Amino acid sequence: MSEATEKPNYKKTVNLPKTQFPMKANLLQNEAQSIKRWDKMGLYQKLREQGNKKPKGRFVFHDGPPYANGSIHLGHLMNKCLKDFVVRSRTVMGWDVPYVPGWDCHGLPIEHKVMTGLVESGKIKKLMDLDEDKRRVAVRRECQSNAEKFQKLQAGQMQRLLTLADYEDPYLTMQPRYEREVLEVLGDLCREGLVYRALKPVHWSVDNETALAEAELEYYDREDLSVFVDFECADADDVYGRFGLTGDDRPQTKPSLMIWTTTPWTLPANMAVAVNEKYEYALVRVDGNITVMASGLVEQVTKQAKSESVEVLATTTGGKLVGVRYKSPLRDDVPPADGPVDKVWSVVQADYVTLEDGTGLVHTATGHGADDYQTGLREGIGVYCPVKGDGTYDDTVPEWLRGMHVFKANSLVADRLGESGHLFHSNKFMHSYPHDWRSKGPVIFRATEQWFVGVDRPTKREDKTLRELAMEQTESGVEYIPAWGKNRMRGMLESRPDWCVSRQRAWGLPIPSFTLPSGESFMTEAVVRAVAKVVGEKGSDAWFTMEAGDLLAHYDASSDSEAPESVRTGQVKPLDLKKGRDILDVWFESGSSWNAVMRERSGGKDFPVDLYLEGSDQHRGWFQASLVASLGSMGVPPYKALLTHGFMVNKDGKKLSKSSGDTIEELFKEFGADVLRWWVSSLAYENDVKVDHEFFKGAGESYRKVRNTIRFVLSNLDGFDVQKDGVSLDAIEPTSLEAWVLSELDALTDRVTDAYEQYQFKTVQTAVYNFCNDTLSSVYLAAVKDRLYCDEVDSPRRRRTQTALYQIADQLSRLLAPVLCHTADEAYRSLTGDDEACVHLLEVLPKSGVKVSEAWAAATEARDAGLLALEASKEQGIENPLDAGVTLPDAKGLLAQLDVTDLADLMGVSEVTLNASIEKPVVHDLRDRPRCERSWKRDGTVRERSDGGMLSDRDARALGLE
RNA sequence: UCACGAGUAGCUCAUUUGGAAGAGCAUCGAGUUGAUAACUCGACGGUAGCCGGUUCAAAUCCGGUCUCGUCAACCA
Repeated sequence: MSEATEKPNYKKTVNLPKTQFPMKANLLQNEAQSIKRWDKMGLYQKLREQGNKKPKGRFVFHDGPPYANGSIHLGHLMNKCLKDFVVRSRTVMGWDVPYVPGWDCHGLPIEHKVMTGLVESGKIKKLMDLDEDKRRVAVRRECQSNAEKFQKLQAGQMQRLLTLADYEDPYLTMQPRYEREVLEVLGDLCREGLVYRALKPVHWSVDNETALAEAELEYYDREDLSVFVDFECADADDVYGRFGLTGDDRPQTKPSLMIWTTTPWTLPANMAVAVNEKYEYALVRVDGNITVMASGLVEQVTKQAKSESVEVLATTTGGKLVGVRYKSPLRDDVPPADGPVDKVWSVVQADYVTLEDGTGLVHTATGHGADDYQTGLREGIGVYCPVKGDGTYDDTVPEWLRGMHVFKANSLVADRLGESGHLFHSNKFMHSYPHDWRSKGPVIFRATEQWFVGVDRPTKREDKTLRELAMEQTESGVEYIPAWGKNRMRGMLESRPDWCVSRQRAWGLPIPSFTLPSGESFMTEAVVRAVAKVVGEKGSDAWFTMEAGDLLAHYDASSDSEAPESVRTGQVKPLDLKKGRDILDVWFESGSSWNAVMRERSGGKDFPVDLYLEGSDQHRGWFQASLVASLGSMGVPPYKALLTHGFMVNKDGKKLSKSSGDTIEELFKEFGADVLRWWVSSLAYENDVKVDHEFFKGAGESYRKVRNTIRFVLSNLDGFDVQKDGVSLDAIEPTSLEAWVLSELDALTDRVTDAYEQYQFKTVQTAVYNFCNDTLSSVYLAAVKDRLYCDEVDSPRRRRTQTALYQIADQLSRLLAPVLCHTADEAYRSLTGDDEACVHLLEVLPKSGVKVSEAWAAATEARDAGLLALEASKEQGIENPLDAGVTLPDAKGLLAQLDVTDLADLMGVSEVTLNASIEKPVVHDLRDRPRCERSWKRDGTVRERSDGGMLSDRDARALGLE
């Protein structure tokens, strides 16, 4: 008889883990199945039906609309995942969280792309034959289908990201009902007296022929020509007098005022020269010419121009120079501005004149600069802008400049000044300069008639300006997460200018203003509301297809006290009016979403919104646009809290370039949505976030760790029926291993739900990962393996363990559901064995409340010490922990309250004994003892049994052997 | 230049009000082969950007400085 054949094969008698839950996630395929399953069951709608039963009520969260153009990118990935974590975590914690996704559909990026396409395909020629309105409608059609196409593409990608939202009924800023509500907000602002039309210099794109908002500018380096120019004084004696020169002291040469500018093309539009009254100015003879500049800059300027002889003849203060009259070096006729002729071409005072650059005398073109405009306004100098929308001069400039593009004019102007002897010095230099975010071309400052929302005009309602209201609410009305957002917002509100809300394009919501036969524009609250009604019914195309009279069908001029007299009295009829040509700034549209989406859809109850969540750039964009619009309209902010996240940068901390890196589609394919979501949950999103392919791999690794841990838990619940086989949680003794692990689970529940509530998803991720990796995989699961495998299937100890495992798997699925929404659902269905089950309809379980003995704190410490001792004993040849026994110190008698088998299993050794009078664990070599052929333990009870095998008492009992 | 933020182990980040510098990953070494494209144990690794101050005690508070990022402004 050979031993090998006689010995029973105990492996078959061991309860080895078994599960359908695979190690390989195969997310690419399985996530697609999950999406189908959730769609089929109508998950979003089901949750809304549960809504009124939710214990914590409604949490109103509002999606900021991404632009409906192109594929989603990494920035969207982070933004949309964070938003989904909010929606799903609030849901799983007992709130009802309706969530309407939105898209920003109007605007230049789409129109620009469409126009480019029309030019390339040659279709543009046909359009040019149409009249203005028809052409615009045709372009708008193209834009609309373009926006629809990308909205659908992005919606699909967002769903592929497993985000939960009302994709059946999203909001699009081009929907008629949305447009109507935007106009209602505009009407509110008119009511408050905040909307006005004015000639004002604005950032102007010459490529796209439109005004641009701050948010539509990008800064690039640009080489420009800077020139020092002498403006000849009109009355030499007057100037010399101001410098205190008398009689013979006065030079024969006529004096000039030296100005410096980096935009020579604005010189034909010069209206004044500004000085600062507090500085000292010098009359200087430079290489034979007499000129004036700030004393403090004489050396710098003449050095730069390599002047050979420099002599200061006299000095005076800036204040004394105010009123000096001069001649334009470029033109003889006074520019035809909208102000008095006698104000043009004299020296004025301005605080913003500094001695950092230039000459201390500032060329002022009221139609081409914000400061210049303000100065002109104060001094009563007219605004003059001889530049047309396409960037060329009109006919009011000297003949040699007419029709020329301003950027070409730069060098020509300099040449001309050189020839006439007015150019003192010129040089090229690099500086960053604003550019059109779409065309990437440089922008200019150009005075145009625009519609504005005034931030420094008092509202009729509370007699406070929007700036005051915004500052107040920023200070105390809105919660900022993280807190520094408040400072950012405050800084931006302090310095923001009036809001230019008009654009001269086709693809947008028309501003419902009208022009009288006299040429005057007007727009009143009643006009806006009348048009809003039409737009709500027919869409904003109606503006282009309908006549003024029809658009104003709901307008009663006689009762509109704000209307011009001629309209109110019926002298001018709606039929006589011409429609305005401007459309609204898209930021005004998205900035009205709180009204067009949240108030409109909820009948008012979802306003103000609990939370807005966007990237930190939106302090200038959507956050601010929404705040200003809502304060004007409602007098309160549209949101109670603002959560901001940083931007994606590459692994060197540099700005992410759009062309490099992985596309979303590649990422889905390689990693799957759950891994991407897991990665997002690991981010310290309040700062800038580094992205690299390696980081996704890392997220994949830790995802697999969590997945495998859950898999192992599930695999030990094979055949376990929690109803039938589970033990009551109340019956779990505080000294049992299960009491310990369930108390750890309770702690995890607290930590995770707290973190979710504070939007600390990283904390959630770390806590769950550590629980799986440490509490479960390394400690608890390692300890209970023996009893799960080797105890009698039905033993109370094994059933108690399985009860804990079930509780763990159940709760982990729920805690993870907001982040790993596919995997958590997969695990939950595997756990319950019910393929129709869905974890997303459930909430986090209440804590088990199991009481745990204090001895467990001592036990985990003892375990650490024991493992170190075991490591040391490897040198003595005890390499397998089951070959060892350990005597643990137990001075306080705490460990004595516990089961020594539990302690042994915690360290994976065969036996633990306790000793109150030792300090450090002692390892015993048990290799002489017989080894149980089933459990491989050397626990001292192993002997030959009736089947001929060497078994411990426990294993013999499990097999029904003596 | 302005505002806001960030500099802690090779990498990603914790260290909540000042109280013995901690994880994970990576690297290296070992165990296990009944979670096996899995699991366990251990080791290595830091002058907390730099300088100064307050304090019994500073990653933490204060002042200065350097670097990086975002936003804005570089205008005349």
